[in-house]
Amino acid sequence: MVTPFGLPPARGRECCSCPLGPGCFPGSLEAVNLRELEGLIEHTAPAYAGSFLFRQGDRFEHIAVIRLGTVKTYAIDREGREQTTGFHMPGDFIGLSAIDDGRHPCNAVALDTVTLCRLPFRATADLAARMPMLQAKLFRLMSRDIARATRLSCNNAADERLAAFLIGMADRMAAQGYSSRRWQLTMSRMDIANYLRLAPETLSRLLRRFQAEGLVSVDGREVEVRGRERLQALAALEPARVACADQARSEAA
Amino acid sequence: MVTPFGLPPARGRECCSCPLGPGCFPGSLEAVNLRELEGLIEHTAPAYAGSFLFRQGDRFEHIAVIRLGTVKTYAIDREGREQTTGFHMPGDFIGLSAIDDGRHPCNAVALDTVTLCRLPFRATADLAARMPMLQAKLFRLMSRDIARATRLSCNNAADERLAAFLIGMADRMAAQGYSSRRWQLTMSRMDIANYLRLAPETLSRLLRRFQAEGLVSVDGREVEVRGRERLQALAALEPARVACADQARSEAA
DNA sequence: CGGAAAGTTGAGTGGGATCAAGCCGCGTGG
DNA sequence: CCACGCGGCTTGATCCCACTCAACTTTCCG
Repeated sequence: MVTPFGLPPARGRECCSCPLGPGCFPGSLEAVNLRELEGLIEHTAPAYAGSFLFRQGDRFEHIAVIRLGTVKTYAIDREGREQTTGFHMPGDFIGLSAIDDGRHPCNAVALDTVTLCRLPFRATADLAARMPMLQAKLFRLMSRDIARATRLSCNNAADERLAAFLIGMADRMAAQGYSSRRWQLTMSRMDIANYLRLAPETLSRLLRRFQAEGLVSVDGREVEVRGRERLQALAALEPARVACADQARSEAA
Repeated sequence: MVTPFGLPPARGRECCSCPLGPGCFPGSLEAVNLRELEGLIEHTAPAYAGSFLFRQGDRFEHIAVIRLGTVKTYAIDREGREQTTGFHMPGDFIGLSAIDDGRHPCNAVALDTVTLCRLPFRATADLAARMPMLQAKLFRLMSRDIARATRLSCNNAADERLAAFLIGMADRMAAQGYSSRRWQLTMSRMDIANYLRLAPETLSRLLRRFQAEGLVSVDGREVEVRGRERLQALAALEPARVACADQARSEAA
């Protein structure tokens, strides 16, 4: 069970104790603040596949942590075209992109049965001012989303993007305690294709090629990773680790 | 002159008073906190074209506000390919993507003479806990970067991306008090092409086409926007504003 | 003035989109 | 039970946009 702030579930009750992902608060926590945080959490009824968690243009009030299920976020441009901007899984936060202008810039829809914890953002920010760990966690979360979105916009070649997607899924499944070798996709081919900026036909052919090359084995929504290393090599996802990067900060060209 | 937190320059001195962009703190400010904020600001010597502000892999210590000049950020993947991830201008913050893992995921290089204010992040975050406006500003800044990076990863067609780039530049020039109709590019064609995920040749041809269609007039690095409306229409940049978006939050499929 | 880098132009190629058809799983209803 | 229809997915054929390669021009800077 994913608890919103990575704390072990509160002793004595099975309910979510705190909304920010495993290993968030490694040190000691002031019990008072923690209880305050718990008090902010709004438990919502499960959302079923196809239901919207928020819509593009909605006023922003809450951020939310996914506890169970998969959420797809997508934007619709003024031509009416849909663009999937992300798949979100347990432990992920959604809604962070709406803080700035107070309106959600995208739709969030449940792909399967989703339960989440909602946190009124204003109150959470107020609490963060008194709870350094919480503030730091929020900064890190948002920073990670910036870096992730930036990486996504790079990966140019189709096969690299697909490889990055598969590796990313594998790692996220592992983070949830599932097998990183074999798992079940919760999204359709069309969703994946759209997310990777590919035509569904192209994705289908790519998957077939990956399978022929022994990288993966795909049957419907069942995926098995066979060539993790080669797949990871294909995904130029991770930026190159630069050796001796701590040298001179500034130098003339 | 851009002051880091949008305050008018401190009376009596021309130096930067506060590092977060125009209109940041609309309400009253506690003078004590403000002075503390000013105390955190590190004034650095101007960086000249080609010099690095930070490098991929560098330890993250500071965020920085650009006061003058243009900064290019780019990542290098493990194939050695360069990918420009953004152009940053006065008032913009750089370094926010590094908070999460404590290392910069990209290089930042000055395209012309750049002056910036550096803020030790740890201390700034501590102060933010006592200065709600500052904390809110940081959240908004990061949120905006998430939304921006997400939008960038969409815009698929080459001409749409170029149009979005031009409109974005025009608006940012206007925000700095320059003409939004006619201005000077600070980055090379190669940089722009790389940013837009195009070959330099393709960009050259596209610009020529835009010029033939009367959208812009380009001469070297001098740009004049002639068809703002058509350009804006081409750039599917802004997501469609959804009417009556405040309806039911959740609905079954 | 000369060399190098940046930018433009032209010709040819290829990767991914598009168009079109077929397959398959599934629910519905006769 | 099967016929039917629908949507998701795959396969094939063709097309086109953007990339590549190559040559040339311009600009920059010594």
